[in-house]
Amino acid sequence: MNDTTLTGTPQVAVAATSKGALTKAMIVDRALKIASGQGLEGLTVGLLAEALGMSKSGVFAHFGSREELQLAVVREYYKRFEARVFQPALLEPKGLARLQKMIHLWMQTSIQELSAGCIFISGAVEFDDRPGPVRDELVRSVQIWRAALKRAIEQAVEVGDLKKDCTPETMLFQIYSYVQGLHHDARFLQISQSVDIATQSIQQTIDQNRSHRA
Amino acid sequence: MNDTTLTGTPQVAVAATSKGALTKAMIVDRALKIASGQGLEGLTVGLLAEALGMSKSGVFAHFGSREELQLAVVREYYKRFEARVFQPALLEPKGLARLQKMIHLWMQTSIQELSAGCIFISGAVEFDDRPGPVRDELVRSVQIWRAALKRAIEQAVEVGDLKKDCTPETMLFQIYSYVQGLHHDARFLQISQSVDIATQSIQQTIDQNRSHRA
DNA sequence: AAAAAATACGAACGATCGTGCTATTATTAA
DNA sequence: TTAATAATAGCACGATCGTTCGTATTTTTT
Repeated sequence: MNDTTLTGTPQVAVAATSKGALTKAMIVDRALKIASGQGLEGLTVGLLAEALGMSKSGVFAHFGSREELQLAVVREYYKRFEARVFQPALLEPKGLARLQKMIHLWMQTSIQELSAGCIFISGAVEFDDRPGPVRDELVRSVQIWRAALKRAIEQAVEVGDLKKDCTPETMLFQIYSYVQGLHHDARFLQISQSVDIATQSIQQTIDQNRSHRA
Repeated sequence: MNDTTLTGTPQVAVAATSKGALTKAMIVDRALKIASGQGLEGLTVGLLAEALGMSKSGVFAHFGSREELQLAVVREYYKRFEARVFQPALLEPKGLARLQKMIHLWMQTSIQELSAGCIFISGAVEFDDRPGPVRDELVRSVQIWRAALKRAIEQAVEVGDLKKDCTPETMLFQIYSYVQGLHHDARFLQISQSVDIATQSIQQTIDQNRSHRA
């Protein structure tokens, strides 16, 4: 094994059963980094193998197909997103507190990712016209996250933090659009203050739908 | 020449000087259609040639490089966008009328494109990490359009249609984000009512910044 | 320690990519 | 109508793509 390139532990806390599972985790970890920058379509077996100091066939054998590699990347990204954004927010009480915690963690993650790119956003563009398992998995992941956000909004209405007549679908659309806009403006147009504008716009949407008490 | 595939006039009104310029216009027209669906990176010389019933080299000779072909597509897309959205809006008087005309034409175009895709949006994701002439041309086009939008907002402030303390950068961010959100939700998530939600959200942003007279 | 199973490598495959050349058409100018 | 020019096709190139296969090496199990 090539020590120079494969040194170090993978960023993932993996239940290291066999050696194969461990190196597979390292492969997926590296693949995730590449896919974040070049997109899922730009993720190539040869490139990945070179980045890992492994042979193409050695990398390939862990997945059996390129599509399965892409799927592994999408699943891993979702897993990390869930651990970093979903679950910590559930510690907050139902209502505005939880919703804002979700959004805050999401934004924090997004800002960190700005130099690499979010595969939910890039994947949505890459696969919006390309049917298949990868697209399905992407849609599934995004929809789970959006359902969680919508649920949090609805609970905030039930609890009385948000106005009775607010439409969760519209709030969801606006907030999700702003995060997309942040990626666009920061990564593509390189507008430095877009983090502030996006944050402020999200807060504005929340404030508009806040109920008038306290 | 293959009659079955090259029949019909190109959708572009082209000043047909030589025959070469005419077929080149037809090539770009077809290339634009392909790039709208598969993205600028998915636009391949072989695929394009096949779609036109021409030889690869025959198509290629018109551009000299793939990059030049991509550039031609971006320029053509910009040209059409300008003709369909920019210029007609200038017929409206400065102020809210012109701004709303711009947005209306933009939305109309976007809705038409929903089944194909906007290369300003897909290109932004494809080339946000890929330096080069194509990225530069994309950025240039988008920035011109955004500058025009911002200018229209500022004029609406000057004229008194929009509030004195409204920040054009924020309005621009919100409106542009909503159009992105529309593409995302309609194309990727296939949410049918996203046109209504996006339209309504844009109107909401405008209303929030409208001055209180008449 | 030996046997079995898992893992990685190297070489090669067919396909497709962008891109040159050369020859043959088709168009334009004289 | 003929000469000059532009446009297209055909073929081939090196590179890279995903993928397969046989073999050597490691890891795990017995």
